[in-house]
Amino acid sequence: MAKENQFVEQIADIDGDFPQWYTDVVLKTKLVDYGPVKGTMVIRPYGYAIWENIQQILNARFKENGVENAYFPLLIPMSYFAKEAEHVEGFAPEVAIVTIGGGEELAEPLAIRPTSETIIGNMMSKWVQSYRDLPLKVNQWCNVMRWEKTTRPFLRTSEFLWHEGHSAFVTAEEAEGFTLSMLELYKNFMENCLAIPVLTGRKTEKERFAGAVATYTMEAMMHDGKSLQSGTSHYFGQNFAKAFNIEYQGTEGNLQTAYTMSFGVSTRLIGAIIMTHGDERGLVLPPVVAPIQCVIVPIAARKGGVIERCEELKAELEAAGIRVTLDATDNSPGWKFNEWEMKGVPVRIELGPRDIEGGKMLCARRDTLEKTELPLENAAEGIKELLASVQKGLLEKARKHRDERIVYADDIDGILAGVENGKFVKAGWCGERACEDLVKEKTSATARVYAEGESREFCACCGKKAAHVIVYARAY
RNA sequence: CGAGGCGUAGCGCAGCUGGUAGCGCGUCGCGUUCGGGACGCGAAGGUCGUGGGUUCAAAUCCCGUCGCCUCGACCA
Repeated sequence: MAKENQFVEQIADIDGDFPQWYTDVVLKTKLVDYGPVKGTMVIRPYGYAIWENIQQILNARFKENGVENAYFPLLIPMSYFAKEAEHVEGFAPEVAIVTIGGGEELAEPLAIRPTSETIIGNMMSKWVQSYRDLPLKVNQWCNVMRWEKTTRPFLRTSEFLWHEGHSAFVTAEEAEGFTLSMLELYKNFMENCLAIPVLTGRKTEKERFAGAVATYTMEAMMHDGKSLQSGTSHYFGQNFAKAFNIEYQGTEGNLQTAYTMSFGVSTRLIGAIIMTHGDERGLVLPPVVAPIQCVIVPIAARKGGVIERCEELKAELEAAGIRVTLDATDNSPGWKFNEWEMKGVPVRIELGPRDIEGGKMLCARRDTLEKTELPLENAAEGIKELLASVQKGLLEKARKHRDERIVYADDIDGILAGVENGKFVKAGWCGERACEDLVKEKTSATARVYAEGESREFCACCGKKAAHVIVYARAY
């Protein structure tokens, strides 16, 4: 027990001090380190490997939807931002600007992209000349910079990695339809790959992307009950197309304006994984994106044949496509158990003389910490099943956690009580901005998303007839 | 950007009524161990965040500055 306490000291208590737990975990598991400039982070190999897995899956799915990858410049002329009034207003406070190049002051300052609607809009205006050029669907994986006041690794940093998909269409229906299907793609990815259940839907006008007609969001509930906006898909109507002259000749030779949209998810998803599945022992990574899916810990490694058998097993699992590591270091088994649990590896195999003799391996799953004996024969099959079971278990657990914390309220006090207890609160809303502002002022909860298909009688704020139901929550 | 806290060895900390830096963990070497953070012996590692001031003397006192954490105002 004394040893158990020694372990617990390494990371803060997840329920006692969640922010500190988060910081401890990301640093101690070597996902990330702080960069020298405020708000910057170094994504270390263990963290970057998660990102690569996310990229790989999403990239394939985007391509299935006709999206092609491209790359646009980091620097954007400041004048581009001015072309879309709401956009410039929304982003101006957090844009970093380059004013000197080659030792000389630039004639026109250059923005370091906070997002690329403007430069891509500009390029699309060149590329879209005929209705035959549509739809145009491009995506880029890149970094963006937003000069944030308060930062936290993965959740909010000055520079972060993301993908941004940008598309242009002939009709509003196609553009809005694609906006929604990309949202659906995201939702499917979140639930089936990251095991994170999300609420999807439209954002209020106050919360929507600067320059969009409609912003659709995925909101995920974190361990502490706060919401994390995990990805967005924006429908722009003709706002950007008009600002950037994305015009083309239609079937009858007439000049038409395109309809555009964009969608993105960022390295924030890594934060979402950490804060959704993590527990008092540290990370819990969903098998689909875990850099290491299975770790083999040899027991009594110096006894004859143990290491050799572990290596054999490793090769067998690798051949079956499992990402596996053999921990042959000199640390004690107990030390390794704790270490790999903190790092969130979904399945651990303990293999010692006893197991080898009995033709078995002791397998521990990270989500429940349950240990089961599996036959060494056809080991890969057993491990694959176990990984699938962990993946499924994580989604169920996260969904249960969330569903138990969605409540309804009929007044501001009810919303306040809910969010103070880490709940998502569904409440009626009249549709007036003043009420939305007041809820935020009184409860520090924001309107995360419209709860589609639900109805409440009265606005929780003013008591007038409710036009919508809103999911309120405190957010990261 | 407002309020609070913290910067001393890789990490966690002590030292803070001024006198030239210490503990635990980790690291390195050798040996014994191995089924939930093992142990012995030996060793390395610090211009005390940084700039200035006070003083014979500053980790310690004073001022500035940078960074980190928490809570608020703004946002993927």
